[in-house]
Amino acid sequence: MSTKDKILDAAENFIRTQGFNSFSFRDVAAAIGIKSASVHYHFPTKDDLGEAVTDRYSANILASLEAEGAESTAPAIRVDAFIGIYRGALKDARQMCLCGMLGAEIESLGDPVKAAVRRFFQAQENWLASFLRKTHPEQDDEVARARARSAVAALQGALIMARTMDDHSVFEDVAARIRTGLIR
Amino acid sequence: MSTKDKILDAAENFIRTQGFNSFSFRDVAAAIGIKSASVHYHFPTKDDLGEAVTDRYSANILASLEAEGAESTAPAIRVDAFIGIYRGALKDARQMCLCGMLGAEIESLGDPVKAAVRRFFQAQENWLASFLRKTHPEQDDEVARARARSAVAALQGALIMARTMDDHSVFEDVAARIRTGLIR
DNA sequence: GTCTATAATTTGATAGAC
DNA sequence: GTCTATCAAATTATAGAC
Repeated sequence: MSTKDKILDAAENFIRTQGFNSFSFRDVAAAIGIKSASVHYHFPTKDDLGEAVTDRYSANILASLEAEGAESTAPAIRVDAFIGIYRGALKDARQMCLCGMLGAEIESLGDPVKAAVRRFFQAQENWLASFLRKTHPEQDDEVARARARSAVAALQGALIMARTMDDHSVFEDVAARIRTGLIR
Repeated sequence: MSTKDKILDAAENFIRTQGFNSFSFRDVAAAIGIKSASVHYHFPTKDDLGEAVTDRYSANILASLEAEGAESTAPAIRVDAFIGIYRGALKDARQMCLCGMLGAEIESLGDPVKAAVRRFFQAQENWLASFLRKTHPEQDDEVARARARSAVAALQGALIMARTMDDHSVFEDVAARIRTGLIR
């Protein structure tokens, strides 16, 4: 793996576990065995790094949804693919969604990072709303949008609560209700 | 107002808008027109300050619920009081729930602050679960708990999304669905 | 591309005068 | 209780050697 990718991996991990404002270039460098000046070579400023991490994250999530939850797949599978993205990070590494964390800290971020986080949430809402319009063609678009927003919000909040309480059952309780709500 | 209270107010505002790791003792001091050494006099360490802010916040929320959403009140009013606490901060000052922010950043916090945040979420879940057991005595306790957790999670996520998208309608869409879900 | 070295600033925290 | 002064460490970031 290239140094650039290693930097992105380390930075993503720091953001998702501790937040954007509680790690330094030295932390990233130390995590992958280089010096902080080398990190600056690849990403001049912390905002540059944050923007790159966020853009890559968004693209990865959308690609994963296209792979596991493509339009041809059955509705229940598509919903499980969506929820599974949130569950995976929690289970494997006790991580937040990158954009859930950045969204909480949004007021402390530079404009390019802010915009990248916004695009992520818009894409999430759009994916779920599009899914719902397909499975419930009789429903108003505004209802689909409200249902989509509610599901994304609940998943983000479930990650916060499950991590805080150190109890995965919080996430599973919420996920089960979202799943039913989206499929019914 | 005492200096101590002014410090708590300023710190709470910083945490709820920017997060715990993006403000300093100097920021707090400057916000209320004193010097950082005076802040240290009242709260020796940043963890001490964080713990005090969180404990005060929890107590205030519970008191507010007891005032506006007491057990004698009608169910719809009680639910509105609960949701109104989250809506208020967003509407008035574009703020997160203090413990939603700290919950996201939980891994970067000291143990006393962590514990205080946990107590808040437990209290929120307990309040709503107790409400649901009263309004739906026929339902299992585990169902009430799952419904309570889901509502709190959705509200926390709704604050993140509404702030990120700079669009209060995100919160209102989620809040309307939570309200219906809790009252039905 | 990665390093050493360093600048300029900020941070959490303390000592001691008033 | 609040201040000035200060510390040691950490932070973002850059210059220049290799």
